[in-house]
Amino acid sequence: MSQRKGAAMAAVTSSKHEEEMMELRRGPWTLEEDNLLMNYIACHGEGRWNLLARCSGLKRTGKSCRLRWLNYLKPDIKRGNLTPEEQLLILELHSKWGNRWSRIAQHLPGRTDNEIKNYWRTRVQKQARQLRVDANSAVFRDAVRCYWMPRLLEKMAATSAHQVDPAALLHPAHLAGMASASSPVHGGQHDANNALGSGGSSYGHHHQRYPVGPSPSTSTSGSVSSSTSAALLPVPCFSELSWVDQYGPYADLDVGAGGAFDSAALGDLGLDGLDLGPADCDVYSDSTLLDYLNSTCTGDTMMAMMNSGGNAHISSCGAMEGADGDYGSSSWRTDELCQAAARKLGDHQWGGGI
DNA sequence: AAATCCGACAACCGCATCGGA
DNA sequence: TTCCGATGCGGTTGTCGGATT
Repeated sequence: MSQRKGAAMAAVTSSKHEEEMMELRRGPWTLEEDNLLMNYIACHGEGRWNLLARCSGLKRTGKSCRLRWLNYLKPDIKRGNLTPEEQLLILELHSKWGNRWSRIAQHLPGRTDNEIKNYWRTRVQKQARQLRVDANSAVFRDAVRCYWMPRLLEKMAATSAHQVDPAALLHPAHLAGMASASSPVHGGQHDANNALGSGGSSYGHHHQRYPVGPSPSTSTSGSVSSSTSAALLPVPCFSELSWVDQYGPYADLDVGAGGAFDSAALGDLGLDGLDLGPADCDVYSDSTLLDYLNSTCTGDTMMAMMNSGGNAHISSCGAMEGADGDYGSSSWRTDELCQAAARKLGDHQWGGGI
């Protein structure tokens, strides 16, 4: 083929291609397009998307058709807010697999990789940004475990019709069970609200907005009753976290699931000057945890709190939120708190000596 | 009331992988 | 073995509606 002829043919091909491109529709799908796509799939089944795009009368690419079907039209797509269980599972699986959205989605029946990805980017990464840490960093991952997951578990326990042992919920075996469940993780009736959505976020522009309310397991007074405290969850086994390897001595500070800080153990750590006994909830509520974090709390103390099970801490967070009547609203409500905590933890990590 | 900002989701794009010819 | 089309995946952008100023 001569160069000239080749060029001419290329030009023809190009203009033809452009013509096709000109005809292709982009942007939001219309009802008519959806109907066309659904009808075609009802007759011919899924797959062969390019053929579908050509034969269905849709002026869309095969890719676009596939995406529309998988992310929106497919009958088993689950709608509504992600349940606390699902959020918990996403957090857990993401910590294991990273941004393997489709793999994560396989373990959340009815949820798409796109939805999970958006959730991560809009909710989770937002928190990371506010904490000024990388969402994939160990610091953030651990913060998620220490603050966020307990909140979700608390919510699960609060919304469940049955008695739930929050600690058991976070047990690896339970998570594995959730991940491998073939049936939907949760029914729509429990989509009450989103533990860290922005004030009971909506799902899509056309979906129901759910109300949020104060957590039943928190107290506005700041003190936490023993029964409430029992309903609170221990921070997920912190000794499993990477930091514990780094800060070996703290790993030994296991004061049990009761969550009260063990002053003797703290004394062993040279932290005996700190009043971290069970009454700490009151201490925190008097001055607020934020003040505490910003003033006297050290990174070491933070570590000790977490290793202890951190119930007092979590309770305090709850108390603060309850006092504001803002529990369940966006961004851990205590953005500042989390930032302060992250700073302390960061100080500990950097100062504590890698 | 209008303008602007921001959050959330839908959709697109580019690249990687797979499987058949 | 190579090529090529189909499909899958993850990052990014566009759009819309509610919130805020």
